[in-house]
Amino acid sequence: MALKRYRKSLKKNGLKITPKREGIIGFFLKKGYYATPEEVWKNLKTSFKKIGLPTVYRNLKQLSKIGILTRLEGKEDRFYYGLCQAEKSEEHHHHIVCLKCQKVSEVEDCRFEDSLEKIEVKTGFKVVNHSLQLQGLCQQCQK
Amino acid sequence: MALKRYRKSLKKNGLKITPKREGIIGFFLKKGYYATPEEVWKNLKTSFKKIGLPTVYRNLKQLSKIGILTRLEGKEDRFYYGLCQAEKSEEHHHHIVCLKCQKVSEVEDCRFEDSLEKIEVKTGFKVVNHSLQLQGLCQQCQK
DNA sequence: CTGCGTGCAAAGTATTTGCAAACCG
DNA sequence: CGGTTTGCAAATACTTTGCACGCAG
Repeated sequence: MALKRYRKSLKKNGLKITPKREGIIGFFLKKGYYATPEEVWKNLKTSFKKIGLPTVYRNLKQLSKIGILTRLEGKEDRFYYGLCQAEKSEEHHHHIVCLKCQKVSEVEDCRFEDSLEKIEVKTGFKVVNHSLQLQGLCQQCQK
Repeated sequence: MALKRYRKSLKKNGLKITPKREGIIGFFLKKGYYATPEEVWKNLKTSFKKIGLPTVYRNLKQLSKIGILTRLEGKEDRFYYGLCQAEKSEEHHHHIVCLKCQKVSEVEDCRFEDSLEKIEVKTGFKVVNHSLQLQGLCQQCQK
């Protein structure tokens, strides 16, 4: 069960394992797409009688900080969250979001390091970090 | 004068050339860094007696749509805007932002196309567009 | 039991909208 | 002139905070 990995990650980062947190992770595991805080909240309200939107916000932020989730910029001017697969959550990786169905996939091996060097030479900047955001159409939606 | 190019771009996109718009573009030309809507507004208030924050928001959005500006995600959870150099504003390019002084530079030739293909094969997605956001230290701030 | 986590209410902040007046072309 | 653009006020998100209670470890 995938939840197990995330529990470990929580523990390692000094966060407690609570039903709400597991609910949030479970939601993303089930959904496989990215979602707004509100969407997460609405969904969790079906399984928890009492759950506040602030709790969702707080947890999304915390889970992002420790690499379980990632924050993406969506089509609307809002932030969306998506799950990082546990195996990779500590490695450098990027995400691609489907423009039609909002499905998120991970991209390993960004293989961009050589280009970075060129950029440094050209711009004179020292690149500290980079984030790549991809949009496209998933296999399903290409049909 | 660089403003001239932007005027052309405005016209081409059916937007009128107004003092406020020129003021906004001029601000970015002078500043060379990215800025929040509020910062733009505060600055313009020194040259225009009357200018509303909504006007700034409206124009930032419009100017971004036609490629004169670009919207970046900054350190705080807010959006920042920066100028796209006119020559490139219709070409594909990326930006690198200095973590210390917020200076923005452009990165041409993202030379990423070959990697994109690999990503398509691996994920099954058809990549429609991608945006790369770089953060680093500019020459000045490396010292 | 000890401190982190949560619910609730309330506050903040960023951003947008509606509409009349002003302005560009 | 005719349709944009703007100012102002007000509304609307979205997100965070404070605090008392509750639960995980």
